[in-house]
Amino acid sequence: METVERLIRSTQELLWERGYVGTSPKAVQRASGAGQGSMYHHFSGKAELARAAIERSGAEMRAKAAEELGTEGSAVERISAYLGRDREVLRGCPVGQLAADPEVVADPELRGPVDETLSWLCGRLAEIVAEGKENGEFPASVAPERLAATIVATLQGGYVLARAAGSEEPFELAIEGLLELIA
Amino acid sequence: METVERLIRSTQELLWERGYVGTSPKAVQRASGAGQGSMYHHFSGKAELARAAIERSGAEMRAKAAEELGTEGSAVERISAYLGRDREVLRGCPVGQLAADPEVVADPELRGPVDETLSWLCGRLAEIVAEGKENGEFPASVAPERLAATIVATLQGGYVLARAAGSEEPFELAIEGLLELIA
DNA sequence: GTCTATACACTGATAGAC
DNA sequence: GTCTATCAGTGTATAGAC
Repeated sequence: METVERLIRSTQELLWERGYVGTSPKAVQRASGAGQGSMYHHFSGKAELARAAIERSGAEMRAKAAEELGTEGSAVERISAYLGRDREVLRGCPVGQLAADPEVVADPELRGPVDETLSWLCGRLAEIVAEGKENGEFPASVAPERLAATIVATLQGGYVLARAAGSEEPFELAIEGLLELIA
Repeated sequence: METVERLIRSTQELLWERGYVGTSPKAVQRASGAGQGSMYHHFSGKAELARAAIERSGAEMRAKAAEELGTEGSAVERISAYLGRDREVLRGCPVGQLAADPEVVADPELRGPVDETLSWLCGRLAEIVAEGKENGEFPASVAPERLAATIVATLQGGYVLARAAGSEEPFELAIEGLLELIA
């Protein structure tokens, strides 16, 4: 694999595992096998490298969700399938978790791809809820953007509860509770 | 105010603002006005100080929620009041946000008070949902611990979406969406 | 493109004087 | 209890050779 690619992938892993503040250029170099000079040749510094990594993680997350939400089936079925798919719950969401990091939130270049990813997800879910309304799966009173936000928030918050508890259980409970409300 | 108290309160603020990894003993000293020697006289180090601060923040959060959830009114009214109260959304949850920090999650002494606080909240909400079931506010099919987990997750995830978006709007949407499902 | 050398502030403490 | 001195290690680069 090329150096740039190895740098980006190593940074993705480290951001997921340690957050932005907790990820040092030195750690990226060690993980990727690239030297100091090499890293600074390809990227201006930590922030630019992190931006590339976050954009990549966001793109991967969107691609996966797009696939799961684009299948045949009713709106409720597709939402259930998306919510129920296997996740590394205790590691947290590779993208959403970065929203807890003050340096990410403070830098538009870093917050941007996080925002885009979660906003895209809310928008896509809102489309599906709207389709469900047309098919009579949801009452006319349901507001698609609201329900979509609730779905994404429950997922993101489920990760928080699970990591706090050191157990996947509260994540599962939260998802099941949401599905009971929807179905 | 006594030195210990100033140290704890400054650490609470810094943990909220910067997270555990991003909070240095030196920053705590600056913020509290305590010197190096003073800080290390009262606390063995960063971890012990952080534990005291997290316990304090957790206690404050529980006290506030207990008050709001202990008022007169139906279950749905109390849950709505709790969800709708004013929050500093863009700062995130002072306790829940720490679950994104790998060093907090890895250290039982630090994760403990985070877990206790969120678990207590889930438990208290489950009691209220159970009361609501008895009064016919919720169908018998509702599982209290599941709905409680969904409520807390929506809140915690709402913070995540808001910080990612740099706007309180998705937080509001997620809460409103949840209330529509419940009511 | 990649390497090594250098730099300077900050991190998280410990030691001993007062 | 609080102060100052000291310290080895890390963070985040820049400079210049190869």
